[in-house]
Amino acid sequence: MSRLLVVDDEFRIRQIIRKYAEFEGYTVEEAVDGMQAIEICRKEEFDLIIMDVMMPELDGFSACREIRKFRSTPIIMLSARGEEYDKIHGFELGSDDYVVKPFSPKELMMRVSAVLKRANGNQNPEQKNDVFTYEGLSVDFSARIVTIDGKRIGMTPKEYELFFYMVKNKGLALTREKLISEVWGYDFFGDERTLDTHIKLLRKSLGEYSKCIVTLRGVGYRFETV
Amino acid sequence: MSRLLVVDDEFRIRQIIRKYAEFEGYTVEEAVDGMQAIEICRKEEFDLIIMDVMMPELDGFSACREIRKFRSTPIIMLSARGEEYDKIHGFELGSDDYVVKPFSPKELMMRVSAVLKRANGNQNPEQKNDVFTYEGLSVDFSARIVTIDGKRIGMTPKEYELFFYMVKNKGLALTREKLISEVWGYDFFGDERTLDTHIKLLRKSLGEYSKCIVTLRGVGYRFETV
DNA sequence: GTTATATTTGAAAAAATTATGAAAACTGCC
DNA sequence: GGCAGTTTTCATAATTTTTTCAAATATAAC
Repeated sequence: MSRLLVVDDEFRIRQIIRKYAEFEGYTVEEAVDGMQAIEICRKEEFDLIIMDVMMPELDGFSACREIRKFRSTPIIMLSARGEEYDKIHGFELGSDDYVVKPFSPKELMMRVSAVLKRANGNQNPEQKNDVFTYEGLSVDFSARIVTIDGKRIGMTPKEYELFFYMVKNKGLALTREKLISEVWGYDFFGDERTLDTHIKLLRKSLGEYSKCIVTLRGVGYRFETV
Repeated sequence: MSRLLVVDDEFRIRQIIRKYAEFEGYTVEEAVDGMQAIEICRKEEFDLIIMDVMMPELDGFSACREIRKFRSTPIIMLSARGEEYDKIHGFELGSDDYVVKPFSPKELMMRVSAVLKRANGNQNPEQKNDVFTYEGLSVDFSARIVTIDGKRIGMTPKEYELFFYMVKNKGLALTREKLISEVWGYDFFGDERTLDTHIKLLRKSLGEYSKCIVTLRGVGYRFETV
């Protein structure tokens, strides 16, 4: 089930959210301010973050902005009624929804499930913001994260570059020359078989989804989603 | 700029939304109930629909569900405070957001712009691959994929090249010399029968569509789509 | 029908391409 | 300088494709 991070300085609020969220089957972690939230996010990945706007140490907006630099986790902001200015900024920096305090826990849970549904690509399996999803595979271009069935796949820099380029050009026949010049640079003068080796590594990393990388004999490769 | 459809039975509400929306530069059309909304949507396409939940004739949910059958226009639902049940269903059937009445027009506009942004971002700038189609046969040049009745045909590199060249020059009589020099290169010095063999393989791959490859005795071949 | 010429076809050899494993070279970092 | 992780090289294996070639078949002209 999905993992949530609840960020709020008030114990009461965290407690309530945790209670409802766990009832819904989510796993919950907590942070008391933006600073702590960032730290936790660096170490772990969540499916969704619920974050208060007003917090000591580091407010929700700044934290949101910071986290977005390396994660694309959906964020629901909590703001006190009347903070119209806040709302605007919440949207501007890409939080996925916001809920006005005092909120009904039930409503919040609805939002959570809606945002998660959206994020998990229950819609058409095309790319969303900057994330590509296909079945259990998801590629977050901005965060440089590839996950398979929710589990993060560690990839080396070259693997990322090669894979990202292929995914961005999914469905197209990419020649070896094109791939090499795009990923290694037009002045690459190395061995002929280097690309093959990286395709091999990439396929290994992709596990079952290596099926998406098709060899086009005599031409190159193609990433496809059947 | 974007076109909005505002669906609400109260004139006051439509008036307010129209005023703010037009101020933001949107074009606005109105409908007074779900039935009318569906009719209008059948005829025209909008970028976003703002729809009240409680309406005479046909409520917002039913309308939403109906419209979604033939349109994927984003929908923002308006619901009266406390209609918790409504909210749930609004999300379930795929409205993109909802706003609680009484709402602040400014907030509504924020939502509108957020949803529109999301919707536009989601469009994957699908490259229009150049594809040739004839009855059940289709040739996707950029993806290097040939399908017959939806099923993919595996072809070897030479088959592809030969076939692609013939399809691109469909309807033309192609001499053996021309075909060989185009596909093999002008410096091909191989056997006379090599081309024949590849035509044979190609015809085999094409199944019923091998009828499209006509032998021009004494000359060469022609791909034709009668 | 016969004949001369051209095309089709099947099978097997030859050639080409890609996959892979292992080792070497390189990188950034203590 | 030594490590751990990456990237590249390279030889070998595995696989696929291309070509050859001879026999079979078809076609058109006579």
